[in-house]
Formats: sequence, structure tokens, C-alpha cells
Amino acid sequence: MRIGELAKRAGTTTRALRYYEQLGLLPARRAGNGYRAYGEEDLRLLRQIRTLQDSGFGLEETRPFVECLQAGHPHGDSCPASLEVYRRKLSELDECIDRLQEVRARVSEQYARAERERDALAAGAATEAPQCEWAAPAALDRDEWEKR
Amino acid sequence: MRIGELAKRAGTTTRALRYYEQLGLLPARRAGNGYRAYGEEDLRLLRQIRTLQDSGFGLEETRPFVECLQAGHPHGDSCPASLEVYRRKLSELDECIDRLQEVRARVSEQYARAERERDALAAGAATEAPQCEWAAPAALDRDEWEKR
DNA sequence: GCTGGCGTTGACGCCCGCGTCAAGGTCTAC
DNA sequence: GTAGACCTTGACGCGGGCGTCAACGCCAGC
Repeated sequence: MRIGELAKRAGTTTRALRYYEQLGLLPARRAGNGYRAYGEEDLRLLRQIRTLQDSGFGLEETRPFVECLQAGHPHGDSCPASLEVYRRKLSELDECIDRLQEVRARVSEQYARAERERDALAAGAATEAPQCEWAAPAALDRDEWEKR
Repeated sequence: MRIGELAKRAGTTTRALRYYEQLGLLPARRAGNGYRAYGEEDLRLLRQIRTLQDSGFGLEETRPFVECLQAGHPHGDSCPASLEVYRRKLSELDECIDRLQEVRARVSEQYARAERERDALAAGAATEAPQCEWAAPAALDRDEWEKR
């Protein structure tokens, strides 16, 4: 199998395959004419790479899985190094999700406050209502926010 | 105030400030000797930028907030364009969090399966227990997984 | 023998938010 | 006058995962 066919069957591009080879991730035999020659086994390796990538693994993080398959193990994650990568990735994901949720909470709070203030101003302008100090008790929160 | 002092007071670097100016985000007056000259108001703008950046806003996304302050509004988010950016960012965050949680679930599942298989093999090797077909019913799930 | 579709290597581009270096100008203090 | 702390512009680097082009080789069909 040549590079174009492998790429097509795996749903990727020849450029990516050449890049993986450059990283030593997916080495290829060579035919007499210099063309890269791949086997069915390479398709498995490649699918392993793509699957992990879809889950946010970097190429270097897929290496243990690929080497595990190359070593003849039944699955890419049949080796301790792969399990370790799983664990690291899970804790990364947890940390990332936590951070995003904190950020989301902050942004949501700011958005709600800004909308309240807008509505208060609109109502004030529309009704010419008296501006009372106790109408905007969020000012302190805002200053705290801006100091970050 | 010159660039170094502003950078220090805002907890950033001169390089960042020059970059913001290059983007037209934080323009600076010039002193007679060509040095950039900033005022207290610029410190507010800069803090607005940094705060938003900490929440994952790209520099271009901070622009409406900065322009809002420059226009003399009390807060960076006192303008409709800023509120729109808030809304977009919130939906981006939601989407991102959802994706990460889905990924986390997939990875976690794979990890659990891989560990079960490892333990099963270890137990099998240790006790020389007979290898029964019904001992590894997860094979189908795995094939489905690899086809993705 | 010519066209077209494969393949090869090499090199630069992209995105973003700067870091870092180079080569110089400006101002203050001693 | 000179050291040193600041400032200026310009340019390249980085990280990750390739896209894209250039310039060429190989092979099949007409």
C-alpha cells in the first residue's frame, strides 16, 4: 500500500503521514522506487493515532500506544506506559474542565451584572426615576473583579 | 507614565504593551523624545484587557470593551458590543466544557477497560487459570471504539 | 513520446501572544 | 564623561500539526 491509499483509508492526508514518519511515530518501509510502502498493520497504528488525537492527545502522547502495538501487544493500551498516559490525560482533563467552569462562572456573573446595570440605566432614562445609591450595590464586587 | 512603569503597575511586560499598540488596541501618545506616554486611564484599559485575557478572551475580543471605556462609558461592558462578546464567549465555554466532558468520559471508559484487561491477564498468568471466552466480553466495545 | 496522476524532498506559511536578541538613542547620577 | 537604566524599531523564534507550493522522479495508458 502506498501513502495515498493509506491516507485515504485512514481519513487523513499524505502530509500528515510524512509528518508522523518524520517524528519516528509511523516509520515506513520503502519500495524499490523510493515510494513508501505500508501494510495493514500500519493502518491499525494510524487509526490508533487518529483516535487518540480526536480525544485531545498530542502526537507525542500517542507514541506509547503506537510502540505498544508495534511490540505485538493486542491493544495500544496493553502496556503500562499507555495507562500512565491515560491517567495523566484524565487529570489534565479534570483540571481543564474545572478551570473552564470557574471561568464560565465568572463571565456569567459579569454578564449578568452588566445586563442589570444596562436595564437599570434604561429604566432610569425611560422613567426618569430617581437615582438611589442602594440601586447599584454591585459596585464593590466590580472593583474587586477589576483588580484581578 | 512611561511604558516600563505602566507594564509594572499592570503586571505585564513592555513587549505586550507594544504589541497591543501595534494592534491599535492600546494606542499611546508620544513624548518629545519619542518615548510612549501613558496616563492613568490607560491603566484602566490595560487592566480591562488583562482581566478578560485571564478569562480566555482573545485580544480581538477585548477590543469592544476597550473601545467602550475609551468612549467614556463607566465600564468596559456598558456597551452592547461587549455584551454580545460575553454571550458568544459563554456559549463557546459551554460548548468547550461539553466536549471536554464527553472526551473525559470516553478516555475514562477506555482506561477502565484497559485496566480490567491487564488485571485479568495478570490474574490469569499468576494462577494459570483456564482462559475462558466469556472472560473478556469487552472485545466488541473495543472494536467499535477503534473504528472511529 | 506525451499526458496525467501518483510519488519524492525541502522549505516556507499559519495561528497567537508575545519572548528575546540586536543595534542603537535618551536621560540621570556620579 | 561615562556608566547604567531606561527607551526606540526591527526582526526572528516558538509551539503543534500540519497546508501548500516548488521542482523534480516514476509509471500507466494512449
